[in-house]
Amino acid sequence: MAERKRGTVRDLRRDNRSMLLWSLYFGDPRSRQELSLATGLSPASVSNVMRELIDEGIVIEVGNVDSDGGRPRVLLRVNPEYGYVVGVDVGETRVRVELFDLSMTERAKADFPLDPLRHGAEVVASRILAGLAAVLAESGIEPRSILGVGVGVPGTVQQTPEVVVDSQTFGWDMVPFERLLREGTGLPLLFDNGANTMGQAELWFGSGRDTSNAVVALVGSGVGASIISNSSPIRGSTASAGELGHLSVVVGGGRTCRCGNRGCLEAYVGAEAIVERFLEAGGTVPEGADQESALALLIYEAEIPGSVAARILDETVLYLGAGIGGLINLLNPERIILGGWAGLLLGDRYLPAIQEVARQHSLKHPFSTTSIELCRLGPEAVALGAATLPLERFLNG
Amino acid sequence: MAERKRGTVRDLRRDNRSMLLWSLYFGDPRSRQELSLATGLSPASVSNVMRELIDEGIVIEVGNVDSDGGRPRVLLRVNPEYGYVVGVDVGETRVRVELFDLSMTERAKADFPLDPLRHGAEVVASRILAGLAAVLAESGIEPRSILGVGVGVPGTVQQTPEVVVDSQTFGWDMVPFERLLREGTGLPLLFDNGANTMGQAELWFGSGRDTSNAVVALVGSGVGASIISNSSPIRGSTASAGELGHLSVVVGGGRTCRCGNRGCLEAYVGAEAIVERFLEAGGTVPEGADQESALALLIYEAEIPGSVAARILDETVLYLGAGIGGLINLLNPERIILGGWAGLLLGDRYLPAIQEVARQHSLKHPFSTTSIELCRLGPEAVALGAATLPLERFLNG
DNA sequence: CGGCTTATTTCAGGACTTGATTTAACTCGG
DNA sequence: CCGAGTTAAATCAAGTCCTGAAATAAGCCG
Repeated sequence: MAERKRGTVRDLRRDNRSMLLWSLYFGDPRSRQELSLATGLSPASVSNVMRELIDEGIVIEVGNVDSDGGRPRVLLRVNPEYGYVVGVDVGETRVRVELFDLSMTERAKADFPLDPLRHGAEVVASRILAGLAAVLAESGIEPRSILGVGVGVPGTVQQTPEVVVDSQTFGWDMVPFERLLREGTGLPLLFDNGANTMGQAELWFGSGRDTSNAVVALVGSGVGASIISNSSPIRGSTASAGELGHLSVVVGGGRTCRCGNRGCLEAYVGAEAIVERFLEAGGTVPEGADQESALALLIYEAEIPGSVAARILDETVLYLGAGIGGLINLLNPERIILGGWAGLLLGDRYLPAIQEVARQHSLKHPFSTTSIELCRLGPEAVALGAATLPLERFLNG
Repeated sequence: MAERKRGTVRDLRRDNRSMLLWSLYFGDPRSRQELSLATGLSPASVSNVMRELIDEGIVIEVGNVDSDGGRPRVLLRVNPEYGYVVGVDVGETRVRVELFDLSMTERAKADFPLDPLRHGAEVVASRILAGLAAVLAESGIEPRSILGVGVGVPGTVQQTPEVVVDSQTFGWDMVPFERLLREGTGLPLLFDNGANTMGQAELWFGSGRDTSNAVVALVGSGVGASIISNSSPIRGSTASAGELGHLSVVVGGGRTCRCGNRGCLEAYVGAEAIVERFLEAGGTVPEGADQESALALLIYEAEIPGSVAARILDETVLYLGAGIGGLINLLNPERIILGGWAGLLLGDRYLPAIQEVARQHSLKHPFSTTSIELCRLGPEAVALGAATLPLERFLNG
């Protein structure tokens, strides 16, 4: 019902230029002719736009493929050295800053620990700025060639004129995070929820390539999701869509979730809940073990049929599969991508079982056209995905 | 990741023209100047496009509002008589065909019963064609001014080059429904699932006006939904998104649903299931009563505190509210619109209770920004919504 | 080396949008 | 009843952009 905003003949050029850039960025080096075919633009226009892009240094010619009799095609590609993008992963225990060139090859990385008790926005902001300085120094890249900085935060991001962040994990409420960072840098800043940036990374460079309808389900300590429909993420009216963890899977009862409700998916499938259920059922984990090693151990123990661990994990698989089945029914995605550290741990061992449960909990037709896969990009993907924010901005012109 | 398809300077005009048409169609009559303001296009362009539209008879001038000293503005509006659209509602027991002018005022209507045992696609197609002839005759409108025919079918619609329909209720499997109708008419044909057309009607003309993120939940004998994100419906990869009814709300148990699984939302909330549960719990309904009157009676009986009916309906409200809560968490819509004949029956009496349960089953923030309302348009909306399909095509040019 | 083939570039033409400038259509005060 | 004042719409002269056709470039092959 809303209408795309266009208007002048100049916007047209910007759009065509952007279309060509996208096409060139994703996909092998191509000749002008092939680009013309791929985008539907006339060869003349492709030629014009490409001259522009080459003059600006954004696109470069890389070799030419000789045909059998005829002028050889000149292959073009986006110049990976034209500019650089920075991705920031704000985690619970550390801030990670990574610098990539345009081909998303990592050029520098910096980690700064966060005191778990001091999550003040100023502290986090100063860590990010320090990280930024560190990667710039390490890579020797001048700030002027940085196209932008993307920041993935553990909370919801309100894209108001000046970005405001709410974070339950950090106890942030309407924090003007953009302003805080703005004081320390003049670079373009972009923000999104960490789960979303991870989803975007997976969508662009991982298991979600060439997919336009997908759900990336992230199972860590809690459970989140990033829903992509028509190649763009669904954010909802206040940017908090994707709260898969608090879907009710046991209505009118069930375990109490940390959100206060009962019967949430997260109360069964989140790593925290899994370990808790294991302990309640009489299992034990080594003293002082963190969640990650506890879960790994649990999965190891579950190899023994009939063990407590096996029972707990079977149940976990049941709930997770049911949740995925629900997503399939509701959204009919082409692909479900399971990620997050706990998701990968579980998926490595139980993916077939999860698929089977999902099948049982979804309709035949949508299930048969959905593939359920694991993330390909590990947890570092948050920073990579954050870096796609400025990349996207760049590709759109 | 995909890029809008644009290209030539002519597409630009088409887009601007379309933008102006949309703006003019939704909203009061406006002057060129106001349109320029509203769309961001220059007054000159608005003038040009409007001349075109007026010449073609699509837009007409309606009065002019005099200002205090100065040339009066000429108010423009879309000419409701420029063309007509037809909406077809293919229900389980009848085919309804309605003809509207561009202001969506009904001009003619025809109902043809369907033998519940004979749902062959040829039969349905012939009924539609008969209905088409009937509304044309009744209204006296010549076929050439019909902009198109939208058909809402009870099943999933594959928008392949030639539309193919699967319908569980009719036992259709890959029926080339478009081809069947095409044999009887030369008019443009457009198809969609009936729940979607209803959702679209509600979104354009009902409770969803000026909303771009909404879910229309339809409770009838079964339960479906139409999800709107960013002003456009989510269809999923094979156009079967929105199957809310088969979301698991009782994992690892629960009632058996007609889909074969257990614990589906529909097994608790669909009218069929409600009545069934009532009977199982010892309630009785008059012999030979249809679902609709049975449910109405049940709701009436539930006024007696502690009655079986009250208990069943409380439970129904619980599951429905939980399902809605899940939608809120997952999609963070601005509005949830409850419809369908059973949904309206329930909602009339229980909306506050449903809202309360939804609140309990969703996170605080997304819930607080969502309103849960009833459909405004009754069940006839299916045909109205179907008619919006050609209307949309028309507005897009 | 010259004919042949295919990729790019150049060019003239046509379509658009736009800011500035006119023209149109009223109001109001004297 | 006229003319100044005011606001809306139309017209105009640039300036952009895309496109098909024609020209040019850059190789192959015999």
